Amino acid sequence: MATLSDVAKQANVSKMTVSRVINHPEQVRDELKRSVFEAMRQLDYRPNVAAQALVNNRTQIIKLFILEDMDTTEPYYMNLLAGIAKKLGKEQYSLQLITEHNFDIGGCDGYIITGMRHGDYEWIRNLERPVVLFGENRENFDFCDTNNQLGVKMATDYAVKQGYQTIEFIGMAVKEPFEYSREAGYMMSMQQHRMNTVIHRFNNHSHLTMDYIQRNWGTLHANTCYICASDRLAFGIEKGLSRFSANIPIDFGIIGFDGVFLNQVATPKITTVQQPIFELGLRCAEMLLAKIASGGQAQGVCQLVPTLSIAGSTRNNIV
Amino acid sequence: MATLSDVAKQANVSKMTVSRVINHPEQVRDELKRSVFEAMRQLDYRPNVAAQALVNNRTQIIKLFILEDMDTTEPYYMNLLAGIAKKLGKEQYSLQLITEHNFDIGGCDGYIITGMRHGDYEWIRNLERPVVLFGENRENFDFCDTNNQLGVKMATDYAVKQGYQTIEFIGMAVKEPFEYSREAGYMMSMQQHRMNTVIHRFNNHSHLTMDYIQRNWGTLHANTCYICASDRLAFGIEKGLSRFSANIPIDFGIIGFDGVFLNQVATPKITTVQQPIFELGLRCAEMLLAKIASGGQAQGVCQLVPTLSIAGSTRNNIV
DNA sequence: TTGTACGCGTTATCAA
DNA sequence: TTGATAACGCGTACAA
Repeated sequence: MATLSDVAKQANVSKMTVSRVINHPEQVRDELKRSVFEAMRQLDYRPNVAAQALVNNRTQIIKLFILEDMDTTEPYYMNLLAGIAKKLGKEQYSLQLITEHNFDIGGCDGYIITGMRHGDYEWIRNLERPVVLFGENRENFDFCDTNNQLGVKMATDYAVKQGYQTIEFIGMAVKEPFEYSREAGYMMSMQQHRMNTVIHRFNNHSHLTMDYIQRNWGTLHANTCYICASDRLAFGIEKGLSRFSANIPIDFGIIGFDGVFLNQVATPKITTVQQPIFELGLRCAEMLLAKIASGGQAQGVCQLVPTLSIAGSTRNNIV
Repeated sequence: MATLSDVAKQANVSKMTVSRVINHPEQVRDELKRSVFEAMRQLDYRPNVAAQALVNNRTQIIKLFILEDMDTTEPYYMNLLAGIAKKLGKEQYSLQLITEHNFDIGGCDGYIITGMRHGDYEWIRNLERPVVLFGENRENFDFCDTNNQLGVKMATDYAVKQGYQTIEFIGMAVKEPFEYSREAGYMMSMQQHRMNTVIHRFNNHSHLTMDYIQRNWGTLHANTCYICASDRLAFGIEKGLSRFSANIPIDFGIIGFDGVFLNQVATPKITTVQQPIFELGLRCAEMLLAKIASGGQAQGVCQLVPTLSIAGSTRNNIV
């Protein structure tokens, strides 16, 4: 592999000129710059990341903590990871993945953390390197997330437009900001339309919502749309309704949230609030690298607007 | 962060002695070793990975290529990744993830590649660093994988034991070794039991097998078990049969392959060949690091035995 | 604007 | 068995 010195020789300059062409190009004459670039091209020069890291007192490593049990979540994280990886790769950073299976060891330049719950914020606050969270929080950490409230508001507005007379929210039984925001989106839309609100909450398993439908089938009335806080919950609702050959989407509408995987196996496919997970991964990484470069300055939040992906589980009258 | 020199001072020895305690402990007197360890403990010494990488002419980076479209695969890769990450973290390696979204850049010490198809082997062969594949292949690459043949054989044997009179294989329509092996496992079991074989093949989408059942319901006969090459295919079969209120598992049995995620939302849960994905990730990484350490020597293959996870989609008579 | 000297933390080599 | 020295590739400080 070619080094700085090799390029310097080839271009008849000193190492430092080559280094400057890379890091402070404004300090070098255009003529020299050209011949240095030419030499770099000829030798296919790539900076040695380890040497850069050593001299800059950095590691070029980002740690990604996934605090949730991955087996019970949609394949959500793989897309996030792909987004993160794209940015990191471009900037010559690499990744260490920390899960329940392996504990932390060694240094890094910064952290991306996701799946955190209440009790986690304390130790996260004590980390000595820049942190960006993936997931809404109200503890003043920089974060990226879907705009949860807006997403559910869009979903609820759509259900209203489609003329469902009863619109109920199927929430997740967790006391976390993302859930509060999703419920708030539902409440806001319902208030605007002066409709009555009903919120049920379940742990995030499809069989729980399926059971719910089966136990309460007798009391359900047609022309209802269920706005669900996850595709899992939505999937269970659909399955329960299908058991009674309910007329979806005419008598019952279903809207989910996530739009990652589950939908590929649902019949009919579920209308869902589609999160831009890959893009969010990118943004997380960008935010973190910017934070590192700036010496740890707060970067604020990045909330991307999801899209409502319309499918067969809701009426689709042109309005 | 404490360095070698700090530890050396604290222990009243030279840097080299400390370095040797780490890398060639047999060359150091026990007494010195003890005081060096004590100093390392006191100062919470951690080797500087960048410096090690620089002097050893390595990068401490492994690249993971996922050549498949992740959105259409089960959340399979996250478990693989967790396994890989565990081993890499322990050995102070970090990861770069290469997918369809980002192209390769910069150096590394070795590759783990998965999701490859026919045409990929040529460029893989030309890589200049050690490679381990995750996925059976017949091109002489080192690899880790489930023992696909044995897994399906176990599944088929079980179906036979449960007394299903007709046992059909629902395969994936791909010309890849893992599929050949799974079909071979079915064939082998059927031959041993002198039963007639039927193999259908579909692209790996649940709606295709669901459609198949719906179109052919009239011609199906009870007492049949479907051995499927993936949980997706199995999921579609179950869904199709459910449409006709078929009696599962009495009249129809279903066995899938993978056991990752899909099963959490199936009713009844599907009996499946459970792959030890996390463990396989570990092994992949171990194999690759061993290969790197040995200067690139072939490591052979590692085929782990899956377990048959028995659930409600097959009869369960004590035999 | 360009070049020289030095140091980052570690390991291999060779001498003691 | 242990220590001094040089080297890995790069960037900063300073000198020219």
